[in-house]
Amino acid sequence: MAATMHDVARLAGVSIKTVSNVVNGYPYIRETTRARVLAAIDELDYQLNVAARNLRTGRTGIIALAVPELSLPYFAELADSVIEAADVQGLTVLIEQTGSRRERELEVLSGARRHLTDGLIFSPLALGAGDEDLLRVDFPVVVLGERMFPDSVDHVTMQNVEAARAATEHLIALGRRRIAVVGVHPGEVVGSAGLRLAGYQEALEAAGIPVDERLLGEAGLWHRATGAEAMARLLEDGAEPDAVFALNDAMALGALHELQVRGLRVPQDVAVIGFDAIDEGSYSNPSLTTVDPGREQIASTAVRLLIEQMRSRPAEHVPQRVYADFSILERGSTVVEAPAVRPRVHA
Amino acid sequence: MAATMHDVARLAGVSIKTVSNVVNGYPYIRETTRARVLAAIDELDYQLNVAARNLRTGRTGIIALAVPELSLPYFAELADSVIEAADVQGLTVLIEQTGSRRERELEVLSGARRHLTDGLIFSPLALGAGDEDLLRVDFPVVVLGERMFPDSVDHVTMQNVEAARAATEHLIALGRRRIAVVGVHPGEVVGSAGLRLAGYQEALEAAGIPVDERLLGEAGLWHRATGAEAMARLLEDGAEPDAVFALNDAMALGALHELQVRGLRVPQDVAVIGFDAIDEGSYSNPSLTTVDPGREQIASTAVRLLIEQMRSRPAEHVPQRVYADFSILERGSTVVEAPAVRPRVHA
DNA sequence: TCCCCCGTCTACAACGATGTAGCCTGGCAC
DNA sequence: GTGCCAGGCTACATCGTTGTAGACGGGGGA
Repeated sequence: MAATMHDVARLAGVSIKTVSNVVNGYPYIRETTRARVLAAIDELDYQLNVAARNLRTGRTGIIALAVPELSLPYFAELADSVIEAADVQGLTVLIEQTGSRRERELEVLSGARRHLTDGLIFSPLALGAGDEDLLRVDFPVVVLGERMFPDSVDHVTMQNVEAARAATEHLIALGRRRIAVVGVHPGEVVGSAGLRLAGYQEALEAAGIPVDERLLGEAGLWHRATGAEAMARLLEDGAEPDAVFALNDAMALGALHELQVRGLRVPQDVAVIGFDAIDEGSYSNPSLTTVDPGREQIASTAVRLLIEQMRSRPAEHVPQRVYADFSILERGSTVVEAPAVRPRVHA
Repeated sequence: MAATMHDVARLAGVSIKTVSNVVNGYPYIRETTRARVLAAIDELDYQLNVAARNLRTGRTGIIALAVPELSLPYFAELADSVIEAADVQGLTVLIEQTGSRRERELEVLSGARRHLTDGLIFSPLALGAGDEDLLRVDFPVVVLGERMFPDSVDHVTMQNVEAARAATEHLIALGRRRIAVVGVHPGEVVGSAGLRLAGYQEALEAAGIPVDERLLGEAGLWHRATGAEAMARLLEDGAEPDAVFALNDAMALGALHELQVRGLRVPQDVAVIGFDAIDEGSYSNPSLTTVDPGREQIASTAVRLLIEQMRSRPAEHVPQRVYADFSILERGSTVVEAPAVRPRVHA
């Protein structure tokens, strides 16, 4: 069927290895030889067989990205960024969805696809405290997010505590005092939920506002739907918030929706701030104030660290922890936007 | 480093081929032998080297999914569905982002990754009329969407014309007469834009409403931002619409945002309907009426057809065209929702 | 003049699995 | 007792590439 190096070699009148050398850019080849080989490749429409190269070299040119779900916009946008960053480096990305299921996350770390990829960028959700050892694997891994902290592994993360504190301070500066949180994971300490809640508490404390347990809205999965549900519960339980800090944008948008369905005005009655800076938040009504956690920076840093690991002997790589820069994007869900000019309206 | 079949064979005291036979479920193996081999596999923590198997068998267990962009929610959700459907069949999905760039779409069809995958599910945007021949490739392909129609290729698609007609009829039934379209590609006939516009025109015609060119809002890329821009242009050019049919949900949400920023009430002043039924539309304010084009059905059908192609000789596979079922999801952007009970509000 | 080195190229053996062919053993029919 | 067959297993070649070692010819330094 498809042409192999053998066919090219015969047509060009050289050895197979010379074809290989041409393909791989080996320098010591006479120009005339190189031209003949390239002509033969062109004529036969030859394509390198990646599987064979993989077998021989042990490298695949593929890195895996394991995320909970692509239908969560943050992870879709993260995947987009990772694919772009990897493409620049000539790498292909294989996306694994773990569905936040522990068993699938374990599979990713130990699984059969290891031979198919040169490394893994891993954004765990289900694995947690006590699972640190599982990350000590013998292939390149970069961890995203906040779940685990073995120092032996590269780690790219957000400044969760600081950013959450800044988000809360933004609400406090607006005069809000009854600030609800949506997406709390009770008892969690090291995960994103725990850290962001800690930032929230720091800000309240600094402002001398007591923490009211009734304002803490639980939500296991961080979807739009769970954000709406948590918001509904807060309202029905009489928490009477004047602001909401949703621990991610998807929940913030769900909460925003729920507030408006119930006739509450945002931001006048309740201000809402999210976390992630997904594109969607720019187009909600009102648009969503949020924390930009530096997604692109996280993606490109993760790819860079992974490549460094891939290129160095395991022993000589010094694991790093990188914190991306963050910023608060102030939009209409906390600050009343300039009154719009009412345009021509049809009669 | 990692154990190979050779190591397992030595430990179990059998030949390499017997190990291979055990791994592949070959039936004629004594129970005691099988047990010994399995024990050895377990002890050595042996993992099959996929690259080697690929080289030998020519199969990889990977299928490629080529989409324009994961940051477009429809494609993120489609990818999610395809990954799930493929996983059920024991296949891994490699996602390629083409960024709607013609050159990247060509690469996907002819590119080097062919050796890495057993087939391709391809959602083209940039390729168009005249490119039909490019799809006659010698490996399994299933095409999604509306761009090209060679009968020689499997094709899973939406009922674009009918669904768009139904969407427009929904608006007409609500008494709207000046229905703007957002996302028009002037001159296009076979693409999603062309077909959906055709459905729109059919509906107007059937209702005896003349088509007003000024109501056709152009947008090349179908993002939230382009939807908002097209909406702004329509309003500024004095088109005075009383309804908007956005050709996808992302643009619909952009348009919705733009309308509200300008102080227009949705649906009272302008009704909005989208197309795609992305999750996000359930949580906008108001929630978005849209066309559900049967995304899950499309994904699972595409995977099924691809597997059929992979299993049969090229000659004996009869290409099919499958149209997914659609439905209209009526929500708050066209129909005023039941007035919400105003809950306890903080003083 | 001789030797070495450099540029250019080739032969051969691997990478780790699987397909093919065939060996051996025991049981059964004749 | 012989022949045959099926079950259970093995040896070997092979997939298409790349790493290693080394061949070869010509130019420059000793």
